[in-house]
Amino acid sequence: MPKGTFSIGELARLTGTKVETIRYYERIALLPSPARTRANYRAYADDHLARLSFVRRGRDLGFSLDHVRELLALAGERDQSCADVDRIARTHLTEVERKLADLTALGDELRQLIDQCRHGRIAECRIIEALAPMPDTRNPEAPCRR
Amino acid sequence: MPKGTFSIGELARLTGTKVETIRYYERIALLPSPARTRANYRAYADDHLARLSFVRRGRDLGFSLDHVRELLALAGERDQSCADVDRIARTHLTEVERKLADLTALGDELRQLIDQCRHGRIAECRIIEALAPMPDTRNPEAPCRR
DNA sequence: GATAGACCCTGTAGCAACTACAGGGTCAAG
DNA sequence: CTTGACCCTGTAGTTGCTACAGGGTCTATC
Repeated sequence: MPKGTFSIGELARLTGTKVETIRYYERIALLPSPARTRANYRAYADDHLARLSFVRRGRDLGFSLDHVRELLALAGERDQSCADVDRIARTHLTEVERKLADLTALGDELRQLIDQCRHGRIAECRIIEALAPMPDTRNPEAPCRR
Repeated sequence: MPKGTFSIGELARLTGTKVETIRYYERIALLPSPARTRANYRAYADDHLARLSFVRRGRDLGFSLDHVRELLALAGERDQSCADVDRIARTHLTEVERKLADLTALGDELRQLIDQCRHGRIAECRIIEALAPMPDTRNPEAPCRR
């Protein structure tokens, strides 16, 4: 490697990214194609490291690759208003909060089912019952709510 | 349709599933292939309805298709202990709780960033700063924590 | 009996965001 | 001079659907 540059493996270690993921990011043009050594090895410089770090941090925060792409573009426009950044972040937060509500409800329901399990035979298992409302078992008139 | 059977569209309506999804479930052998009419239309009976309802309920509870498959198999073994059912449900709940913790942390972090946004220029945007730790801006000695 | 519209069929490709090969080339150490 | 770690390209797999394209069928109406 020419000095001041690093190989894809080194970049991977520096950013906690898999080598294949870096190549994938390059393929979808999220990262620019780096210079190549005579052996056709990718030779990355500091700006690649900065950009990939940005991407990873964005991913860690749960942004989609498309959002990361937008945020990257905005990050370059240092004199513009950050209204768009704010909007993207708020949109994402809303989405996160929706998922959170869904997951919370799910967890509650699962916990309830598990609590009711008396560890007997499957025929009496509350968990299975919850999945398979069988009108001929135990409670013939129960309405089939969903 | 022969009486006592219904078409894929009817089954879809009865279970709140898309037609394509039902065909997909059949392709991956999650649902058995139904009988066919002379016109080669799928003709479903009540047991298909029960099985698909089970699958959908399992999916609503967030189980993977593989878990649903296992649960379906277990549901047939009415005299066996429900230990495996319990185990699958607990495994799933653990996973849900892990995701919940992750999402909660994420939401907190996002909320904090958004709160700190002063709606100025991008150069001073806290959100962008959080994504792109730029050592030459404002805080040269800040450790780069992740 | 023609025709419109709703339904059904198969097969394939697309989505997100990677991940995992297969089948090769390169390079430094011992 | 060989071993092992690294790199290359290209393609296919993952999960759980969803969306066509390009046909066939059925029912009602004119």
